This record gives sequence, C-alpha cells and structure tokens, in this order.
Amino acid sequence: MCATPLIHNWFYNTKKPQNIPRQQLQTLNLEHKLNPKKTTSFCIKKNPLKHAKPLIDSQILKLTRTLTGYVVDGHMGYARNLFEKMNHSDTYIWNMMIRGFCNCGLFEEAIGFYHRMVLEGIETDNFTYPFVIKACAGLWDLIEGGKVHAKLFKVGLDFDVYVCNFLIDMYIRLGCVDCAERLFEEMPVRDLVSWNSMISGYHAVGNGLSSLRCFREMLVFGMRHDKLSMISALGACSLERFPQSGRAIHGQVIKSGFEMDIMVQTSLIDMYGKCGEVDYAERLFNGMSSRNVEAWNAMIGGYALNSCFLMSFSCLKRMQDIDNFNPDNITFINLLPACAQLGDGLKGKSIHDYAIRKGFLPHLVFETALVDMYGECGELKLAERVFGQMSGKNLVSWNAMIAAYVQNGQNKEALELFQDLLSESLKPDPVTISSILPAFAELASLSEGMQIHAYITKMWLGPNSFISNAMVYMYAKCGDLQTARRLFDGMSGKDVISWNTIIMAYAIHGFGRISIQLFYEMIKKGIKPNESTLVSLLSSCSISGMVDKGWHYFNLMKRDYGIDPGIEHYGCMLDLIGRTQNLDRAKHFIEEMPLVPTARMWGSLLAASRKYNDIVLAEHAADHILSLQHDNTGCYVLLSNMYAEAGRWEDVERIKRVMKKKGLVKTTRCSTVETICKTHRFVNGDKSHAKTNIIYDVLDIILRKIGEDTYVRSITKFKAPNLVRKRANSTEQHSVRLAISFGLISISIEKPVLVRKNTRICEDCHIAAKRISEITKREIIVVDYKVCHHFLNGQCSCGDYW
DNA sequence: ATAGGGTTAG
Repeated sequence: MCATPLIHNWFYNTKKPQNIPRQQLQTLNLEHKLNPKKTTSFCIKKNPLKHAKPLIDSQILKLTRTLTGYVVDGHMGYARNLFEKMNHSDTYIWNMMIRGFCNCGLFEEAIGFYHRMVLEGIETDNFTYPFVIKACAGLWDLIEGGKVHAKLFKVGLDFDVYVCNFLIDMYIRLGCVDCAERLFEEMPVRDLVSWNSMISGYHAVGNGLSSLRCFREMLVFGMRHDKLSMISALGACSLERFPQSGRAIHGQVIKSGFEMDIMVQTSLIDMYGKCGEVDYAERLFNGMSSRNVEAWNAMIGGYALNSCFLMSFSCLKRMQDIDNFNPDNITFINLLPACAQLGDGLKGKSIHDYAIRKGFLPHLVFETALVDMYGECGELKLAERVFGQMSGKNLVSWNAMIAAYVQNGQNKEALELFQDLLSESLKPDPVTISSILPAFAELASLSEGMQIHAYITKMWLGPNSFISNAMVYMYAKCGDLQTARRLFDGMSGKDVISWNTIIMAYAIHGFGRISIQLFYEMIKKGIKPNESTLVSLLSSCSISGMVDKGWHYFNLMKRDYGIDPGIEHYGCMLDLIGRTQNLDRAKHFIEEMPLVPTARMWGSLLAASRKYNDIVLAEHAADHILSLQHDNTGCYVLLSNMYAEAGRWEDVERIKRVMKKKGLVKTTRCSTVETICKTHRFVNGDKSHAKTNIIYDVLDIILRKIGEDTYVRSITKFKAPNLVRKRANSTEQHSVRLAISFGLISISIEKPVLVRKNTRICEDCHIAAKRISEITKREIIVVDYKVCHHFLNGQCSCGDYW
C-alpha cells in the first residue's frame, strides 16, 4: 500500500499514462536510475510521517478551503494571517502559501516559506518543488535553484516529471541551457511538456537548430507533436530563416487539424514574415476568421521586416478601424524599425509620445527599440536621452546605444560607452563587438586595436564573419595592412563583405593595383560584386590616381555587374575628377548628376577647391554643405584656413564668430605614435612628453637636414611676409612631426614608424614627411582620417593628392 | 484540495 503511490510519484506521475517502452530507457542507458532499492529506502523513510499526521477535521478543512480561496484570489495578506492562526503541520497549506507568493511574484517570500517549512520539519512533496523552483527562476537565483535540485535527490523526487519540467524551465530561464539539456537527457520518463519545454527553450535562447532537432527527435521517442510543439518549432524556423521547414510544419498543421487555431495561425504568419515570404503571411492573415492583437502584431511585424513599411502602418490603422483593437507595446516595437528604415524620426517620436501617454514606458524592449530607431534616424540626442533614462538596461540596450553612436560618427562616445559596458557586469557579445570595431578602426592606435583583438580572441566567440570583416578593416585603418591581409587570407568563409573590405583596405593605403587584382580574384571565385564592391573599387582608383580605370569601371558597372551608380559611386567619381585639377568639370559633374548631392559630396568638392586654392568654388561648396549640415565644424575650419592663407582676416574672424555662436569647437589636432606597448599622443607644439628635449633635438636636426626653409617659401607665395614666419614656426611643431621624431628614436630600425592623426595631414607636413623618409631611410606611415600615407624614399603612396 | 509548454528588441 505504501509503495504504490510513491512509485507513482517517482516514475509514472504524468497526466496521461506513459507508454515509453523499457527498451528505450535502455538505449538511453538509464536503467540504473530505476534501481528498486532506492524506491524501497525512500518508502521506509517517508511512510511513518504520513501516519503521524493528525486527522483532518471539518474545522480545519473549512479553514483550508478559505486559505485556498485567498491564495487563488491573490490576497496573500489575508492568507498569511490565516496561515499563522492555523496548525502548520499540513504540507498542503504550506504548498498553498508558496504557490500564492509565487503567483504574485513574491519569490523571496516563497523561498522564505520553503526554508521555514524545511526548518520546521514539514514534509515537502511533489507539489512543493514546482513552486519553489519557479521562485528560484523568478529570482534569477541559480545557486538556490541548484540547492533545491540537489535536495530532490535526497527526497527522491529527482525523476518526478512535473518537478523536472519546472527545473528545465528554470535552467533555461537562467541561461543554463546545458543544465537543462543534461537534465532532460537523464530523465527516465519525459512527457509532452518536457519535449515542448526543450523545443521552446532552445528557441528562447536563439538556438533554432537544436529546437528543430528536438522537434524531430520526439517522434523517434514515440511522442506526437501537439499544437504547442508546432508553435515552438515554427518559432525556430523563424529564427533560422528556414522557410522550407516552416512550410513542412504548415503541412503538418493542416493534417492535424490545427489550421483554425488562432495561436498556430499567428505563429505561421510570424514564420512566413520572418522567412521573407510576406505574401504567404498576408494570405493566411486575410483568411483568418477572427484575429486577436497578437495576430495583427505578427502581420505588422511581417510587413515591417520585409520593407513594406507603409503597409505596416496601414495595417495598424486597419487593426484599429476593423477590429477596434488598441495597439499594445509589441505593436509599436514592431513598428519602430519601420520608422527607422523610413528615416521618419517624426513618426518614431510620435510613437514615443503616445507610449508615454498610454503608460507603456518604462519597458526595456520598447526603450531599446526607441534607442535603435532614434540612432538610425540620426536623432542621437534623443537616443541618448532614452538610454540615459532607462532604469534597467540589458546588453541589447547597450548594443543599440553603441551602434547609434557609431552610425552617427560619434566614435569617441561609442568607445567611452564600450568602456562603461566593460566595467559593468555585462559581457559584450558578437553584436557588441561588430558594432564597436568600426569605432576602433576610426580612432584606435594599432596597439589598442591589437588589445581589442586579443580580447575578442579570448572571448572564444567562434568564427563570425561580421567580426572578422570588421577586424580586417580595423587593422587596415590602424595602418597595419599586412595583418589585415593575413586575417583576410586566414578567413574560412569569405563573403562579399570580406572582399569589399580587403579591396577597400588596399584602397585607403593607396595600392590601387592590388585592389583591382583582388576585384578580379573575387569574381573568379564566383562572388558577385555588389554596390559596396564598386565603392571600394572606385575609391581605390580615385585614391591611387587611376583616373582612366576609374571612369572605365564607372561606365561599365551597370552593363557588366548590373549595378546602378548610387550616390556613393558619384562621390568617388567626384573625388577622382577633383584630383585631376579640373575644378570646372568637378563643378559640372556635381550639378548635372542625376541624384541629389549629399553634404559629403559637396565636402569632396570643397577639398578639391582647397587643394587648388579656388576660394570662390570653396565658398560655393561650403554654402551647400552648411545648408544641409549647419553644424559641420570641418567645413568652417577648412574655409577659415583658406581665408587665413589668402590673408582675408575679416572673413576668418567672421567664421570664428559664427562657430562661437553655434557652439562649435575645433577638434584638437593630435597625432599618436606606437612604441612597443605604448601609445604616445602629441598635440601641436606639445611639450608635455617626458622626452620632450630629445624629441625637439631630433626634430631640429631633421629639419635642418631637409632644408625646411626652401619649401616653406615655395608654398607660401600668396601670404603676407609676416605670416610666412608665423606659419613656418607653427608647422615646424605640428603634432605629426613630433610623433615622427619620437617614433624614429623609439621604434626598432626595421619597423615602420606608424603615426595616426585625427585630422588630415597638412601640405607642409606631407612634404616634410617625404623628405624625412628619404634622409632617414625609414618607412613612415601616417594614417589620417581618410587615407594612409606610406612615405618611403621620398615618395608617398597617395601620389600627393589626399 | 495543489503543477508545466505560444508571439516582442540588435
């Protein structure tokens, strides 16, 4: 009599009778777990307690019923009062209390009651642990959860199917998928819920492949799919973008008669939407006899994801008009990316305002989506504000803010935020890394780049093409083309972006021929060039001064590669025309091109005007830039320098006033140089370095050797005589020269002197650097923010145009 | 008299 109920708990405790053949347990090698000895010992220990209980009289029964009522209604205050008045020896009322606390989210109380229960020697049973485990999951307390799990072995509930299913749920919620997996595999008996928990668990942690494997495997174990298995598996198909598997499950849905189930229909719409088959999703959606908010949300999300942004908004309107449904936070979370893609910050802002009015905020996912949207719409201040006000942030929120900074060119802020992230308890993931690497590429010194590389290697992320590509670019931008190439050559899965990156890497270093070579190599490997490939290629032609080749590829890109020239390609061509000194042609090109020129293109014209000292054209270009970007500091500075060189001091003062009024601050020019494990930073005229005296001595010797005076006269022919002296003085102590001087005496002779500059190198310093490379027989690499100058034997790889 | 599995963000 005693053994039966225990074995029932231990082994057969499921809703439906189990029909797992013993043979299958053997194949799982779990035979030993069914050792009957254990059952007996458990019986003997537990049985006397059962008989020791006092009889339940009608009084107690009534109170217990009242207590249950309180718990069900969530009145835990009343329940607790009543509980304290009652006799506490009954497991049932303890279970009731723990359940009640759990359901109200009072997990600490639930755990507290469990501890008290154990302390008072009350017997725990198979109903106690599910709630306790749920409370551990709710508290994110893996340590307590582990203790409870260990306790289960002691009380002989370690194979209880219900309890185990709760454990699986807990381990997955706490991110310990391995524990869930191990537990699942060691369960002698699994029911439908066990399988479904694993399928949905894998889905929840983003492992669609394992989810689908589990979905297939359960059939092998004689377990049939129910609608929840199918819903989770459809989610896995969405995750992995597997339309074929999704369609197969759709067929199964129809065969098993679930196609009218609204939850299944919603999952199908979601799956087709995510797999890029929005037409299927739409057809299913239109065929639904009734729809709930989730279904509308899935459809809205499907439209947004498939670039049908306007459809997603009209779907929102239909949802309100036809079904009279109010959008919920998920509706808007789905719509925000549509605003972002449309670049419609106003629409995004109105959603934000509405969410505040309706009390949707604070909401972690919503706020993260807002940060993302504002970032993509160029509303960086608003993104910052939302992020700053978020009370709880997760890694995704941090990633969104970092990406927002990087997308809007605020690399310094991105790097600072990344540092903050590292000092929090959060660990960066592949998304963080691929977002932050471009900021390293723009700002980091090579040794800093190497540090982040080492850090990423230590993270053991496995092969990730996003990260590898970003790393190749980073090395190239930090001046180390060899390492960039080595990483590229070592990549196993080179995609089109990898090729674009390496072509661009050689482009910015001025090795146009190699870029073109790589372009043909890529085509030979069967990789189809895209828009960005042509941008890399045309940039390379422009930077290396291969004018004819540039026109050749520009004219043939449509015919040979099926790519329409976009704004970026026109930009490359404008650069290319600019360097031929034909400013009229450049002006005509920008005026006659079929696309609306961007501020960057006018910037390219401005740079050309500066190079060839055409102040009228420069003013024309600057007008256009400032009408598009009224806060473009670089534009003001460049114009002001041109006025200064022409001796137009009133105009210089005028610009200074405008900049002050707008609160624009000129970037402090600085150069950094790498020694073995240190980055040395210099500003113009810097005297703060520990070796300042030696640096200036070296600089003196070098300048005397290269005959500085000769060329200063040659390039300052338009200037007033008193200015010649002033300017000559100031360029002599430009940060680049200080960095080069220090590099020459601190870097071993066989290595190049690698200098990174945060602005473009000036004409004087460029000439000086060429001469220095000649007289010292050293290779000097100066990376400015656009190209890398390789100075060797008196020549520069940029061909003197930058 | 007490228990579990679905849709949302990069």
